[in-house]
Amino acid sequence: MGNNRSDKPLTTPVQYLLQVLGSKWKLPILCTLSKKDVLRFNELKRELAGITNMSLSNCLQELEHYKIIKRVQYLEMPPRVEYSLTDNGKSLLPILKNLDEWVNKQLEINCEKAQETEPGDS
Amino acid sequence: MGNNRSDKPLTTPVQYLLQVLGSKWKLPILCTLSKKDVLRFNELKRELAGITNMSLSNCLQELEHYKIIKRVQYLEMPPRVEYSLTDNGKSLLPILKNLDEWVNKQLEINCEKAQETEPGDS
DNA sequence: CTGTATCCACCCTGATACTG
DNA sequence: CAGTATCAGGGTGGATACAG
Repeated sequence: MGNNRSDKPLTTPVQYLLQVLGSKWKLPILCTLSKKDVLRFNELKRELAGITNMSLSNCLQELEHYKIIKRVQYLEMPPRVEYSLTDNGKSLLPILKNLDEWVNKQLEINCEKAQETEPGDS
Repeated sequence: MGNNRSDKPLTTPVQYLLQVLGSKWKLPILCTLSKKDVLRFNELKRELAGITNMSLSNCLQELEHYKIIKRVQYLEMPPRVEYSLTDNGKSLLPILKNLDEWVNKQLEINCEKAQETEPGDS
């Protein structure tokens, strides 16, 4: 957050980040891809139980546009398309991990607070 | 800005993070607070040109709920309320900074390869 | 299999007005 | 000053149907 411009909040890098992967399925997709290395469209759909073709397609397109994932299409019958993380996508993973750790800490704190509201047992 | 954020089942910690500060004004608020140490409601509103009472109030409440900011109310006339980052809030800053660096790198990449093909650019 | 098009519902956001 | 109530508009995600 080196440059915070109060007059143009949407142009800050952090806001850009939220824009890039701030929708519901972006992170789950990246997490899934990070574990499976390469996945086809329907394999992703199966892993991300609940996602629709529309959402998956949109997310993949945006992620591809931002060079976070790579799309390889084979002109065969039946069609085959494989998705995988780019190096940029992989470079995001450690950061996601830090976020993950921070959030886990927050979750603990909130849990503790929730328990403190309980009248003292014993 | 739903106050039901805290009720939503969160599948992953990262989703929780987006939930916690994934809305438009959360980061600008945190950035502003990180620089001013302590700010009153209207001071924040002034810094975050364009935000409404509603959005600011909701964001502050959520941020406070997650123990990221601290709210101190003085029962005076006129009323005075001061907001500041908690230690948790401050611990988030370095991570945001990493995100910032990563995104800046991504921005460079995208600028080099595709300047005018933003999917949601319109 | 791999998507796209369309409609629909919900949430976020902001504007305005009002209260303590 | 510091919010809250209410309403409206826009964007996003989901369901279904259809196409290459």
